[in-house]
Amino acid sequence: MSVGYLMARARASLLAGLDAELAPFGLNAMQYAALKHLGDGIARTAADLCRHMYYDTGSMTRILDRLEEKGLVRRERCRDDRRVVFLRVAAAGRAQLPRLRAVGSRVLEDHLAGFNAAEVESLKSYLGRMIENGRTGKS
Amino acid sequence: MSVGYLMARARASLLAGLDAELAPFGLNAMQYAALKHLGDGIARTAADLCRHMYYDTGSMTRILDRLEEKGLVRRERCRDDRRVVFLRVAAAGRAQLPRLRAVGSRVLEDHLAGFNAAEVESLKSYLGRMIENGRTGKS
DNA sequence: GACAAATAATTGCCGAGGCAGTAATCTTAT
DNA sequence: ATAAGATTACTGCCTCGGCAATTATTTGTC
Repeated sequence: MSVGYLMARARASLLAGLDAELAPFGLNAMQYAALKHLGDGIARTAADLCRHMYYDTGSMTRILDRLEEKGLVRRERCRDDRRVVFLRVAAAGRAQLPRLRAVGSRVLEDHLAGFNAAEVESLKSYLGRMIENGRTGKS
Repeated sequence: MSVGYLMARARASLLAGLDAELAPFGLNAMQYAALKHLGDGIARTAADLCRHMYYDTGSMTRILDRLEEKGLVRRERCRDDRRVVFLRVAAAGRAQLPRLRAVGSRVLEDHLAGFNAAEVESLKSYLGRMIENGRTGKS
């Protein structure tokens, strides 16, 4: 089977696994990913999140709406630059994050069962090269 | 970066490349994939296509609607089993397929630029193992 | 300082996929 | 022979992501 189909299926399996395991927490995979980035301090604003996750800004607004509704994230307008809205992990979010991280790690590890460290690195390197080829190449 | 993000981005790049190159033909990646399966004789019915492409039956009906509207595919009710509808590549579809195949192959090859045969096989093997892990494992 | 360009967040819109439900038809079990 | 279950194609419904436009604000240029 072709690389394209295999990638689509592997990604779908990963996503389906994540969504299923996160359902009890009322979150989907993308909501978890955004919350995790905030918790790790990788991003502080919606635009940050979009850049790091290669995600649409409109969709990100809606994801943050859900996280805010659930009380996991707070929005806080910046004083110096009134365009930006800082995102803070709320107390409830901080309380949930360890459990969510455990779920996320387990799903990934399940899919990588039987892989040794060198194989995981090879896989990541191949994927990175494909991304780079797509970024610089014609298509 | 994690395997999950890399897979998502690599797949997105592949899909975006395909969609961009297929746009002049008025097709998207999934429509092309379905047409290709029919042209290759891998599938003869909508249910066949769904099984091979791991795709939802409802969405497949709509994809086939588009392909039929464009005159690339014909639907033909089976006489023996009146539930099934055979799908035939119409003359226009047969005429377009070589060009479409060329586009599809080129996009994939662009993304795999710099890969030797062994590396492609490794990548496919890794993805296959992940799919199998997801199928049998908990998540 | 004024004006153009860039940036941040948001909203509406559209296309696409997954899910559940339906109708028609076939298969299997009793 | 008949009832139960499976299968095929299809339809609505819901959610989600990407795109384009909007508003507010800041930065850069002349």
